[in-house]
Amino acid sequence: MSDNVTTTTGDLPTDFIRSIINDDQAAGAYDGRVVTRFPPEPNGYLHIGHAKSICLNFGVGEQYDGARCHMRFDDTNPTREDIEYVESILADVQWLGFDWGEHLYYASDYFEQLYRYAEQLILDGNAYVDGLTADEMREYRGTLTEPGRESPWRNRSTEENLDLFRRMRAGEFSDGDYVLRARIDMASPNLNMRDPVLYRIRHAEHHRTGDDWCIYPMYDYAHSLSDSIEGITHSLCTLEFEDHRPLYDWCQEALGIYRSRQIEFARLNLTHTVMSKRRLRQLVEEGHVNGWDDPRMPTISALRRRGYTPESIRDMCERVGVARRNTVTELALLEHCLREDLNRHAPRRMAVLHPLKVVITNYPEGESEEFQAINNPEDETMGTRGVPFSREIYIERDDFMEDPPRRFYRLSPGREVRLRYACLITCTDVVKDADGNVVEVHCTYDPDSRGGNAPDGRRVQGTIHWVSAAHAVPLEARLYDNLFTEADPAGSDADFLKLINHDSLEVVTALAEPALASANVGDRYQFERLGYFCADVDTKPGAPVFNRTTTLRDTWARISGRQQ
RNA sequence: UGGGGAUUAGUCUAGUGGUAAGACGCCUGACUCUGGAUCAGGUAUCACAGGUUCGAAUCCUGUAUCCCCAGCCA
Repeated sequence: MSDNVTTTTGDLPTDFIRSIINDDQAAGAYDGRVVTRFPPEPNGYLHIGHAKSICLNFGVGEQYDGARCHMRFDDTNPTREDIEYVESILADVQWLGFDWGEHLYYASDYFEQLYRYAEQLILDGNAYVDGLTADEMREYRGTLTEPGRESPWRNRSTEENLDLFRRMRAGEFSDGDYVLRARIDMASPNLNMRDPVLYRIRHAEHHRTGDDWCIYPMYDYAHSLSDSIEGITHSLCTLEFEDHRPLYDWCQEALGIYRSRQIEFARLNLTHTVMSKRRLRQLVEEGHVNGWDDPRMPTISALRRRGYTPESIRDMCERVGVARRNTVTELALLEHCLREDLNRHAPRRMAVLHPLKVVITNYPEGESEEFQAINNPEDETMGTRGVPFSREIYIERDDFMEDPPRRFYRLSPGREVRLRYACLITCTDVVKDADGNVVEVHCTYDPDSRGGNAPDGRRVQGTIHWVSAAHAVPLEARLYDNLFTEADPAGSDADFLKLINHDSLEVVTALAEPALASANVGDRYQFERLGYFCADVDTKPGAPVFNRTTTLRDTWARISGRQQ
């Protein structure tokens, strides 16, 4: 079997990139090594789009025998980068469950070597120092349809170039006075090859190298050489860098150094959110959300805070696959992965978001008892817990209708339903306020149905959740919905800010069973029949705050919506 | 009007000449002390037009549409 390569591949996904790697392995390319890298610039927070790249790069790094993935910061622009971002990025990658081992690198660690390579390019006649201003350079560059013109400084002597470049490094010039450019082809139809800038002067303090440097390498140059220095075999990046590949190759070729291969894939886009750094920053800075980790944001830190599990995010990335066409994945897929994970692992609790008082008129006043509730029907090892019950309880407002439509089988006058894990109750009376709003419901319970079933075997259609009024603990519940009303806000003709969903957050005081009072930050539960909730960092002792991570699938909502 | 990519169901993704696969979504139904979960079934002729072939999503030709590129950002 020719496709029997030496990998640890089980039923892992195959995609065009892994196919290429498999072929390389079969052909013995790169001495059988597989080395990838995840190379973020530390100038912002990681988002779900980055997760795809992380899963791909680290996934490949784990998949093949002896393979690895380097964590490398592309920190070549000191004016926008910060150590704060380095730390958050590292934490997010770790939280997602990936490990770079010893292989944590920074492009800034290579500055000296990158500089020496630049001198070599000058010596070989492959680079020159240009004195054109930024505006002039733009003019000389030409357009998409017209070739560029060569800079008057393009043919300086090697000695002069070397002298100028050394003086650039020495700090003799101001920002913008000079740049180092590759000498390639001003007539190239690929604009990236029209003598691209390799180094620019920036008198700025770098978060790692301080003021050691006042010249900084550009992305194309630094990235290509960093990959080469680290012996990266497959350099995986997104589609927009496709036009840069000739330059990526040129840098390594011109210097005669180790050759890495760049392969591009389509980035992840998700419906009902935006992914560009610019838009995310705008949402934060203009106060449309409460910071980078606002649970409505698509950042990793926000998803974590909202209650998403790393497993669900990785699962989604795997299911989406890797290909070369621009796509927008439905948020529903991520939600599905989340529900699948949490359904198996999250303990169940009862809480009422919008309480309606129910008095069980035939239950003795001042008394209470405890019913046993199953913590997770999907996993009996999670055991049971006691839930207190008494004469007055709260149920969800939506679970009562005085004049119910067809197919509504919850509580209404004369109707019997089951209180989950407790007993059967029948509605006998409705109490209204002066405006005709239902403020209280009276019921009787069947004492023989304790535990949830009637001995005569009669069935009820509905089972609803509840909490005992006397034992209920209040908690703040933050109910989130999509941040945007449209599937593709960035792709819309309208300004994306106009598509913000103004009902994306509803805060309510819920009433919950006592077991929820002691929740710790980060604890995840399923609130029965409502959704999955996660204790927020704002939780204080005795004052729990829960984020609704996602709702449960709601068949009734669909039916009732259709009936209207 | 330059160059580089892409085009398979509502959404992702597989298929690389032998008669369209999987997942999500949606629709039906079963079951159910979460209208949850679970289970069963349904849901496309492969952008279009020609051509080659016994046979094409797969090969050829042409057309259309969409995305990216003119930072001393990455």
